[in-house]
Amino acid sequence: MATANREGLNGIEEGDGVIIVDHGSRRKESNLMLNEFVAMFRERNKYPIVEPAHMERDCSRNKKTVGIRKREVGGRGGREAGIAGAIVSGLLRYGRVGDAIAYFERNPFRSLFSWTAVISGLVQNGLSFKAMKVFLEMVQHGVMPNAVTYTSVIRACGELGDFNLGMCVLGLIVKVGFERNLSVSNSLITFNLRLNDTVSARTIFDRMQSKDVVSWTAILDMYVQMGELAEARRVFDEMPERNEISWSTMISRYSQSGDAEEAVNLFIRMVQQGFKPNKSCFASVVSALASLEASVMGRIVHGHILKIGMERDAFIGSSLVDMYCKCRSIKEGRVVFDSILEKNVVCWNSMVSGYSLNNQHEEAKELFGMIPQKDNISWNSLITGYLEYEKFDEVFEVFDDMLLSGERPSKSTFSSVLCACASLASLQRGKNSHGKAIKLGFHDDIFVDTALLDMYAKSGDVESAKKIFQRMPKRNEISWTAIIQGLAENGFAEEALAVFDEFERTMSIARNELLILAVLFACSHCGLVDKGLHYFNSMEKVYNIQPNDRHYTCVVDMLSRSGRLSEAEKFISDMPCEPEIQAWAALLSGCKTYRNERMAERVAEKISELAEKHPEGYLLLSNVYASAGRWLDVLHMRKQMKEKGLKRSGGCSWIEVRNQPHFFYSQDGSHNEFMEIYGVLELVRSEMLLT
DNA sequence: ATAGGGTTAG
Repeated sequence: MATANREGLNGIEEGDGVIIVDHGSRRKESNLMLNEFVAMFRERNKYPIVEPAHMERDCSRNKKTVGIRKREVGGRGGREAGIAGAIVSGLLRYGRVGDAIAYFERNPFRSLFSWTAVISGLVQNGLSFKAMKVFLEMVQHGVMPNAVTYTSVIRACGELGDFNLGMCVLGLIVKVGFERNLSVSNSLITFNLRLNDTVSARTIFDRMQSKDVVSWTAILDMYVQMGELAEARRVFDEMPERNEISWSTMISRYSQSGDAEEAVNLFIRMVQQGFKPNKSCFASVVSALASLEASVMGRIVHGHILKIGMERDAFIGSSLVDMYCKCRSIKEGRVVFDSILEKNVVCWNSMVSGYSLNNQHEEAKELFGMIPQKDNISWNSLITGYLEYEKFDEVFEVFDDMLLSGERPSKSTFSSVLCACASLASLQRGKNSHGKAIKLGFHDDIFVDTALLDMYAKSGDVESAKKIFQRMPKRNEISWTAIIQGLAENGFAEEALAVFDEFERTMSIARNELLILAVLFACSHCGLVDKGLHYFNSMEKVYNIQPNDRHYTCVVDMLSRSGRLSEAEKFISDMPCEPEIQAWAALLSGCKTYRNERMAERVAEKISELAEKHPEGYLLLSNVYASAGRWLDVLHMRKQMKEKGLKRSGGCSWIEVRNQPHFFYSQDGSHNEFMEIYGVLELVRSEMLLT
C-alpha cells in the first residue's frame, strides 16, 4: 500500500472483487516432498549406490527387494507387468489420464515399465506435480528408476521450475551413476535452460562425451534464450545431423521472435531437402503465415495439411483458424474451427480473437460464453478486441467480469486495461487499476509499469509518471519513449529532451521510429527548431531509421509553429512521400498564427483537394474558417461534409465525476445540465473580474 | 517407456 501512495494512488477501493490466488498449499506440499528426498539420501542401505555397469541387471534385481510385490506378481509377473505398462501408456497417449491412473492403481503388476509409463504420461499431459508424487511413491516402493524414468522426472522438475526438487533428483542421479547417460544429460540441459541457467546448460553440453541430434537441438535453444538468434542459426547450420525436430525448432524460434519471413523460408528449404514436416512444424509455419497475412501460401499449406489428414487436429486447427482470421476470411476460419474434433481452449481462443479483432464483438462474446474451460487468454482476447475498436466501456465491463469470475488478470490484461484508461485520460479508473495491479503483485513488471506510466502521463499526472519511471528496475525502449512523449505532451519539452540525452548516454538499445518521433515532438514544442532539424537529418545516418510520414509532419509542425513558413512550405513540397493531411493542417495553422493570408489560401486549396480522399480535411478547414470569422465558408464546408456523409465528430472535452464521464461538444447545449454549468461558470467569471 | 520441436492474447 505504501508503494501505491508514493505513486499518487490514494488507497485502493475495498470490495472491488479482487481475488488473490493462493499458491501456498502447493508450496507446502513441495517442501514435504523435498524432505522425503533428503531422507532418501540419508538411508544409504535402503537405496544403495549401484555401479553404472550393473545398472541393467539392477533393474530386474530390484523386483526381488520388493518382497510383497513379488508374491502378487507371481511367476509370469514380468510379462503381465509389461502388458500393464503398455495399457497404461496406451491410455495416456490418448490423454485419458484419469483412466490410466485408475488402471495403474488397481493393477498389482507395477513394474519399472508401468511406473515409468505413468510418470512420463503425466509429464506429457502437463501434470508434472502429480508425476513427481508418483516418482516418490515408486522409489518408496523400492522400485529402482532407470535412465528413462529420470529423463521424464527431470523434465517434470523443469516444467515445475523447481530448482530444489531438480537438485534432489540430480543428487539421486549422481548417486546411482546416471549422470553420464546421454538421454539424462540431454534432459538436464533443458532443465537448466528452463531455470535460466545457460552457463550450466553449456557446461553439461561441453562435458558430454557423445552428443546426438537431441543435444544439438537443445543447445540451439540456449542461444535463442540468450537472445542470440543468429548464433542459434549458426549452430543449426553446422549441426552434424538434423531431423524434423531440429528443423521444426528453428522454424518455430524464428516465428516466435517475429521473423516470420525467415520461418517460412526455412520451411520451404526443409521441404525441398526431403524432410516431412510433422504436426508441430505445420502449426509453426501456419502461425508464421498468419502474422504475414499470407493467405495464398496459407491456402497451399492448408492443402498439404488436408492431404495428410491433420486438419482436425487441435494444434494445427488453432493456427489455421488464426491464419484465416488474420487474413480477414473469418467464415473460412469458422469452417476450420467447426471441423476440429477435440477442441482445446486454444482453439476457442483463436476463434474468439478472430471475431474480436475483426470488429465482430457480438459473435466473439457469444462464442466466449460457450468456452467450456476459459483461461486467461480467453478473457484477454475479448478485451483486446474491444480495445482495438475503442470500445472502452466494454473493456472495463469485461475486466470486471473477469475479476468476479475469479480469473487472475495477467500483465497483458493490465496493459490493455491501462491503455483503455490512458485513451480515456481517466485518472480515476487508472488509479483504480493501478491498485488492483499492486494487489495482484504486478508492481515490478516492465510491461505493466510502462503501461502505468503512459496512463499517468496521458491523464496529465506527470509527477506520478515520473515516479514510476524512476523506480523501474529495468526499462526498455518503449518505457523511454513513453516518458519522453509524456513529458513533451504535458509541456515539459526541455525535460523530455534531457531524458533523451540521458538515454543516449546510458543505453545501448536500438532507437526506434516512435522514440525519434517523441524527440521531434519535444523539440517542436519547446521551439528548438534547429535541434529538431538536426535530429531529423541524422535519423538515417546515426540511427539507421527511415523517416516516415509522421516524422515529416512533425517537422512541418515544428517549422510552422516557429513562423518559418516558407521553409515549411518548401519542406512539404520536397517530401519524398505523400504528405499526411495533418502536415498541411499544421502549416495552415502556422499561416493563421503568423497572419500569412496568401499562403493560407494556397494551403487551404490543397487541403480541399485532399479532402476528396480524406474527408477529415473539411473539418479542419471549417474550424480554420470559423476562427477567422468566415462564416459563409464554414457553412460551405459543413454542407460538403453533409454531402459526403461525414458526421460531425469534431472537438470534444470531457471530465470524469464519480466514475461518470461528462462530455462537452463544441456545439453548445449538448450536456443536459448545461444551463446550470454555464450559470456557475458565469458566476466564477464575474468573481474573477471583481478581484 | 525417453530426452529436443507445436497453436491463441500482448
